[in-house]
Amino acid sequence: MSRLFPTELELMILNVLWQAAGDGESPMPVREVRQKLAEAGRELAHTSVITTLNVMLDKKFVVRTARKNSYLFRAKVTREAVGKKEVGKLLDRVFAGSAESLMQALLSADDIDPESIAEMKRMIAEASKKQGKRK
Amino acid sequence: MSRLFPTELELMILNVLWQAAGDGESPMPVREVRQKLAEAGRELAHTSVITTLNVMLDKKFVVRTARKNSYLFRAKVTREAVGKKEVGKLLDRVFAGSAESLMQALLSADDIDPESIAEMKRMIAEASKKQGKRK
DNA sequence: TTGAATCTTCTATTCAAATAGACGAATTCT
DNA sequence: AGAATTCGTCTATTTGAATAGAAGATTCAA
Repeated sequence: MSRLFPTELELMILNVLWQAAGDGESPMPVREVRQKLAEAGRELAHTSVITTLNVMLDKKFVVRTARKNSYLFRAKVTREAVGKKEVGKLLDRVFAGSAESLMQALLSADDIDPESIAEMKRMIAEASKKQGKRK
Repeated sequence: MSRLFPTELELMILNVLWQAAGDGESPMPVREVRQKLAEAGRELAHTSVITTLNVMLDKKFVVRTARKNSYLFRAKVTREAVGKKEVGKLLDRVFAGSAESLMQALLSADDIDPESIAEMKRMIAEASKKQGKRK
């Protein structure tokens, strides 16, 4: 069975791959993944990155395509999917399942800028609207 | 230096202690902490619980008071404080710092009931209001 | 075409979290 | 008081994530 949650390093790698996908550099060679990790402050040996990518491959977090004598990797799981699960976990782990508490923490977490607040307001309104449907 | 974040087991223990505090069973003997953990599905040897509580004591996550030949423990850090830090971490780890994205994940996370949505709406409005202060 | 560079696989090693046994001290029971 | 129980300290052991070296295969460059 595949583990549900990525480890910390796996998450860093997913971030690199998600970012890359957004920038149209999608299937990415190991060398570049390593490069990006280094830029993010995580300096690892080339083999360490490969090893981790292989684990992630096994867990179905990424897919790879052969090329020359190497592989290109890209994320298979989306940031949204992982985010949703992680939020669910955080809800259990820390907030005893209270979405409001998490919300409060989010609002107090950092100096969130007014634009974010406005946007969140909009999102809530939206969610509130399509809340009419009973189960 | 004290580690900023509790480990998973430490967090489970904090949850037990936070819960206990809410129920007025506050300074709690190890035996009962162990009992609650077992009820939550985590069956550990008595010494394992003690060992972990001692680590937490060192990290300043809990405090203890002597009693007879034993100790009573209670949480020193609040759920809110830990929650705030954990949310901050999640923001970095998964959402590239986007509070809106986390918000979206929260809204889609589970079938949140209408009351929660309404409450969150209120909270946002509140936050929005006291947003007037520039830095 | 052969030596250098690149890349993977396989196999450890390291490190921190989790777990708990052995032992001894304090408390309680009869 | 003596035996049984309760509890903490100290000291491992286990486990999984993180890390990377050795060795072999493929590609490239002169």
